[in-house]
Amino acid sequence: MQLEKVYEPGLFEPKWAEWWVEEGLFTASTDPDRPTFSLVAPPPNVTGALHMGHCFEIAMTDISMRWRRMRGDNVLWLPGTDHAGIATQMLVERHLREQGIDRRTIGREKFLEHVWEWKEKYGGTIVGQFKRIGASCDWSRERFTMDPGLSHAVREAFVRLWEMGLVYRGEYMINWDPGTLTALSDLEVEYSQQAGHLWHLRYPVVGSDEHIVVATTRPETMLGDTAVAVHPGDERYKHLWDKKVLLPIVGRELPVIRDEFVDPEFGTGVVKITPGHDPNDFAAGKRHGLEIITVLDEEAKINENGGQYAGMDRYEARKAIVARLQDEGLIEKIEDYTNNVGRSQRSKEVVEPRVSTQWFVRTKGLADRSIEAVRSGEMKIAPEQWERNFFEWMTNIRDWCVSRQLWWGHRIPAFYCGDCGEVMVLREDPTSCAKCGSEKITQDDDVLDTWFSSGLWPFSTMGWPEDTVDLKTFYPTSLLITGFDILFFWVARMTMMGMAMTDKAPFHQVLIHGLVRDADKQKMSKTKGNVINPLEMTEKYGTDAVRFALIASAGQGSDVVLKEERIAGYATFANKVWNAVRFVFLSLERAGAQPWTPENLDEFEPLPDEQTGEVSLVDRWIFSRLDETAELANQHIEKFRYHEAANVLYQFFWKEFCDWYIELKKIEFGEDTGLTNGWKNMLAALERALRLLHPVTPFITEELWQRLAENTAGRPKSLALASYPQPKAGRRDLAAEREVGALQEVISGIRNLRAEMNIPPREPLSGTLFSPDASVRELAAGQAEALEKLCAVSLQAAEGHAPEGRAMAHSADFDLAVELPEEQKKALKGKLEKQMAQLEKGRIGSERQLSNEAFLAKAPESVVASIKEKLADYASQIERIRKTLETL
RNA sequence: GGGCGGUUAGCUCAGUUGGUUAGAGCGUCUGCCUUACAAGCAGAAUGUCGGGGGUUCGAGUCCCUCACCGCCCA
Repeated sequence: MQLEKVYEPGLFEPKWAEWWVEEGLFTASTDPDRPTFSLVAPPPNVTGALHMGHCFEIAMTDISMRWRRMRGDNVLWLPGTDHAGIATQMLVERHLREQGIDRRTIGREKFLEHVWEWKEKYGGTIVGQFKRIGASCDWSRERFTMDPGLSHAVREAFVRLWEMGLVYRGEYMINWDPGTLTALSDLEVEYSQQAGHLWHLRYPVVGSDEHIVVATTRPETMLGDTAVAVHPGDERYKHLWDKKVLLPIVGRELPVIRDEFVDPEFGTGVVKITPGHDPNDFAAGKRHGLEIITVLDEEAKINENGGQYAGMDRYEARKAIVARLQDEGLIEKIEDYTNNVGRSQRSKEVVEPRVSTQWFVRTKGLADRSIEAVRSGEMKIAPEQWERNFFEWMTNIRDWCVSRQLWWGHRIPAFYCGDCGEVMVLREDPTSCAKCGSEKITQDDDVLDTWFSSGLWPFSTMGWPEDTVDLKTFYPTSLLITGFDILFFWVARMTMMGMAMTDKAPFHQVLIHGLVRDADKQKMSKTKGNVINPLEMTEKYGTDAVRFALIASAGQGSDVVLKEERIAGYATFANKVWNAVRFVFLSLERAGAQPWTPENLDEFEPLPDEQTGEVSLVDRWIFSRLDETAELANQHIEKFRYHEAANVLYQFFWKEFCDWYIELKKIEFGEDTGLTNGWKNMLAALERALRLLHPVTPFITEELWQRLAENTAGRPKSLALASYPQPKAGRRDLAAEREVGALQEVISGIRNLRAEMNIPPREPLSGTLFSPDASVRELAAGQAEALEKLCAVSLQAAEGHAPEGRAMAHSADFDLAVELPEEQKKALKGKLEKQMAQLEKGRIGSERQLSNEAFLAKAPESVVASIKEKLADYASQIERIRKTLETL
């Protein structure tokens, strides 16, 4: 039963991680008799690797799941991965390019074979990592967004949206990524400030010597100008209303249009209109019936409409055009200007507004229903502040561009008739046109946005559209835990899709967490090189330490600032737990007894000593403390205050269980005592403590518990299946807590005297414990051994307060008089004066409150009473200390 | 420009409905190899709770305002 001297998590963590999965401990049942608790895990990118953000989310989720499971719920935690359309396609393309293969030459089918191959080879990485860090997922229900079932769900959902009139196809201005050659949704564009210029260009007015000046940040798009615009109220340009201007280089005549959207304050108050390359201009063009001229191709190079510039990329063309305009004297001036540039989230290329035909999901109605679901409480969002962000976004939502010009993904089930142009959106591939019967049918080349399939995740993973048992049992899910960074990308879309497909919000509760940042509060990223690798940390300090560090540093909804020292700090906690148990086992062996746990774990009450027939004070105390700790831990976990739960458990185990309980119990340890009731109490308390800690530190607790519970009949096979300790009415033993509290104060008092007066720790002291309280006086005799062991003092008890000048240490409940050498009185004086000053501060505060008429009249009686009591304590102690001081 | 959040000990952060002398971890200082743990034990120091105003008997906590920092959206 010997434990290794030092905590080495690497020796047992992989073993349990594997065993938990092999044994299927976390497989949900469809048993309808138990309350269910379900959660779908946000699917990580299938090509991804574990980072601290995953660890953090898993740690939180795992606490809730393990806790629910230990409380007896039928828990489903459904894991999986998503196919990450753009990211994966880019990755595989790059990989193929390295081998000299271009996807366009091998074609769609062959390319997809390569992607699947890649997925099979590397797709399991992150899943294995999830298992390694102990995520208690139901791996039998693992899903992938491209699974046949989920793909079927995607097709069904798209067709249904079409039938509901919520999906449409049309020519609109979208965000085009010239890097990956696909359209993007608004959310996939990241904006940043970038230094640029504002070019003031002169456009000659036709039939006059005048020219007008337009200001633009993108001179190269002038090739596609089809108008210039002024504000209708702008008097400066009234005379130009019916004129035309001549577009330089191109030679096209442009009308001067009047539109409210022009800001007279910006630049010269005249803007060029390029409906093919600017969203505002596109809208203006629609309003005024302007021609749309596209001058850039899909790679953002000038196309044939750009004449001599055709083939140049947009930045080269800009230089060339500016140079030519300059030569012709058509540049009025060039100003420095900071503009907001949108880049593709994936390729980081500057996004090009581009008019093209795409598929869209009509979001307004679904967004309204989603808002209503949150307002009505059908779906709660915590922390609450995120509800406002959710509403804000849902209210201003725009239609969602869902088509992507990629090959990897769910191909849009839309079919076009080559003869009559009919558009068919169908569950099954057609062989002929429904309208004209032609067999010239082609399927849309595009695939759907990955988030489209992720949006169905909460129910597609459970077998929707089939009416499966899982769906009936676990949907809508109980909880979703995810980061604020995908609130809109994912949560909002799942909510809308849930509404559209199932008429229900997919979650009862959504919990939003923050980001993991480095010591300088920077976002961790590979390019910055500031990532802390979770697996490295896990290897070095253990998963439990990594989890604990993440959990304990995260206030609800707030970001985690993670430093390696912090993880190291929690590894010392694990080491503490390890050594505490190791010591218990060593002592148990010396006592000649085997590890033991009660058969009925939850009903166990501390047993009386065989000799005295009484339950010892410290055993009564630790069970009472366990009860309060259980109460707090349960409350905090239930309310998602994981950091508070972690803290409570940390403090309990270290400060109470180790520093006091084990120290006090040491007195009872002996050779060959056998398994006494005192031992049973201690082992039962330890077992309960391990259960309390398990959701936060699953590995070390499982390892220790397995050793502890080895011989117990009828125990669950894993701690993960044992029950979570619950507080029980009437089990708190406040008398024991008061008495041990006094004992702690006496011991601390003596230690403090020693420290302040430089008395060596083991130099024997003797003295008198004065107290008006009989149970406190009792400690002198009843805990004589403890007092000797913990602070080397022997005390006599005496009633009432100490006679003048006798006391050295004071508390509300007692005076302590210790025989001290004369020369140490000066140090004592300093100590007492300091204590006195603190008490005075309290006394003055209380007196001020109690002399306030309004306070007495308005504050609740209980508050007034407690202040009065406090004041009496202060006054009494101050008086006693004053008397002692007088004699010094 | 619109919205949201933050500012508490040297550092990182807790502080649940307003009610003891505002807490923790790390760090710092002092003393200890005491039948597990020196990754330890014992003891100690440290705060104008960002500034100002208000509500209240009572404010770190509620309201207003200013400053600074961060995030999201346009």
